[in-house]
Amino acid sequence: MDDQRVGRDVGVDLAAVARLLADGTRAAFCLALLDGRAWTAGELARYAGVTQSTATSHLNLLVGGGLLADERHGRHRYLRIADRRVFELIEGLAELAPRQPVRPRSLTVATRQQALLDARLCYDHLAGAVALEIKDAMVERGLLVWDTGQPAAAALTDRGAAWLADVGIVLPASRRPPVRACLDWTERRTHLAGAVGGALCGHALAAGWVTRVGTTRALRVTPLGRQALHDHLGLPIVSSATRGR
Amino acid sequence: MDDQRVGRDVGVDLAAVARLLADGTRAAFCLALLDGRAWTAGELARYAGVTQSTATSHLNLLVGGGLLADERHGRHRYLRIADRRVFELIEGLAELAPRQPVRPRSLTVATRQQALLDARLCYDHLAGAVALEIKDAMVERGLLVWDTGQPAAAALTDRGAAWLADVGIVLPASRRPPVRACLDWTERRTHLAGAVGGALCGHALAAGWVTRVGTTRALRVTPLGRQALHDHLGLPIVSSATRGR
DNA sequence: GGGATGCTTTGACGGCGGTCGAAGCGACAT
DNA sequence: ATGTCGCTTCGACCGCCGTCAAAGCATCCC
Repeated sequence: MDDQRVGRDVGVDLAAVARLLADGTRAAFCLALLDGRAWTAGELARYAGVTQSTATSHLNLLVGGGLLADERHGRHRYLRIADRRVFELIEGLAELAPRQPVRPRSLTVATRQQALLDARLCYDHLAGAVALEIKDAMVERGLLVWDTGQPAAAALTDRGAAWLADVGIVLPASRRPPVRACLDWTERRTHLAGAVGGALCGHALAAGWVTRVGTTRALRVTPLGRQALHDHLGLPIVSSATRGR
Repeated sequence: MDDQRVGRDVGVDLAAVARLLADGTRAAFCLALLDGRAWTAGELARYAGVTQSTATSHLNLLVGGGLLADERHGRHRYLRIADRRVFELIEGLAELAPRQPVRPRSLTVATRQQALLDARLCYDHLAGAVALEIKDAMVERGLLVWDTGQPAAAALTDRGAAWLADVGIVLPASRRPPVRACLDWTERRTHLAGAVGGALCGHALAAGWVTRVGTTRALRVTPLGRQALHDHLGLPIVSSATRGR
């Protein structure tokens, strides 16, 4: 009688994996980690808006389930996506996932979400369509080399260093890699991260090129910023990201 | 304050899709449907060992979420995987899923599961390792052409038709496609389905080549069957599926 | 040493969701 | 017309799991 439940005994526990991603908090963790970097447990907790204790239990599940790998350094716990297969799984889910979940009831919310796609913070650097335009322009002008092979190799050229100085961006002394490729799930492409990405973003905020929208990660490029990006990188005054809307 | 939960507002609701597959019953449905056929709601309910009412609610969720597509014919409701992307998603999950969940506590259960991998029924035809051996042998002998392209094209050759008659297998008159490729998630390869697959399986059961194990889908290949497969297809008497166990 | 800081453990609370049985409804067969 | 079959709806029950606060532990800094 019970034997009729053959569907349960087939030896592949799909639901176990799916359950790991079936929670909003854990999904947020994974989306954040899609940038390929290793985040600390605390960063993830703040990002998802939960307490550290909650984050800990989720992270234990994800690591235990083989979706994430962790590494302890001193009092920090660094998390990253365990595997290329996990990467692809998450992207496959994202492909089928409803966009703009149920939220955009109000126009203001919809606008804010659109802003998120155009320009936003990704940890300490710029992401979204604008970030891609910046990176592409820098590559085109010989400021950056950008080889997205396996593994991705990216670096600042001498000309790029001169450009930074010209713009007035100073790199803080640190052991941090100057240039990193950061994967962007909204655009499915990589943008500029690392020390240069962080410094560039810091400058953009300080100089009023971009301003934060409320307290979210969304950014708005100011007219001043448009002009600056035009002057320094040759970007069009009307960005392709906002063109036609 | 609440706005700090930026991780939730990114506009891609991963968890919603994952939640659909995070239930054992729904996962069983999807695994069953991986064979590419359309099952009725009742078949799926029996397969997973739940009542019809339970199945209905699950199926509504899966269809609503876009993972399954349904089609009504008379009093039947036929379900199938909605999309190639869904196929790939499920396979990606299966790749990461733990095998042999927690169940194999008793030796008899473990043995039964192994039998399920070696030979079993997939609706009306043979699946498992033995089914693959049969298909491969038929291709090698020129009885079958098997092009697993997109879409997969498979057909019986004239020599194949003669072989069927020689063995004593008659195809019932029907509009059913004679040869179909059926995807097998345990082996990650396709085996022989369609009218020929069904007739072959029927003959194998009737002639005592295989017998059912209890009331499950699992099959055991009898010594008589081994001999017959050797005579008709040149398969080794000791199958590669059981060799070394 | 003392005091931050980052993470983990524990315990308690609350809600969501999976389950079934029973009743209802439509399609099909005789 | 009557019965059967396949599916759906409804209502009720129950267990699981995500959440937090508080306390604890380890590490790092001064």
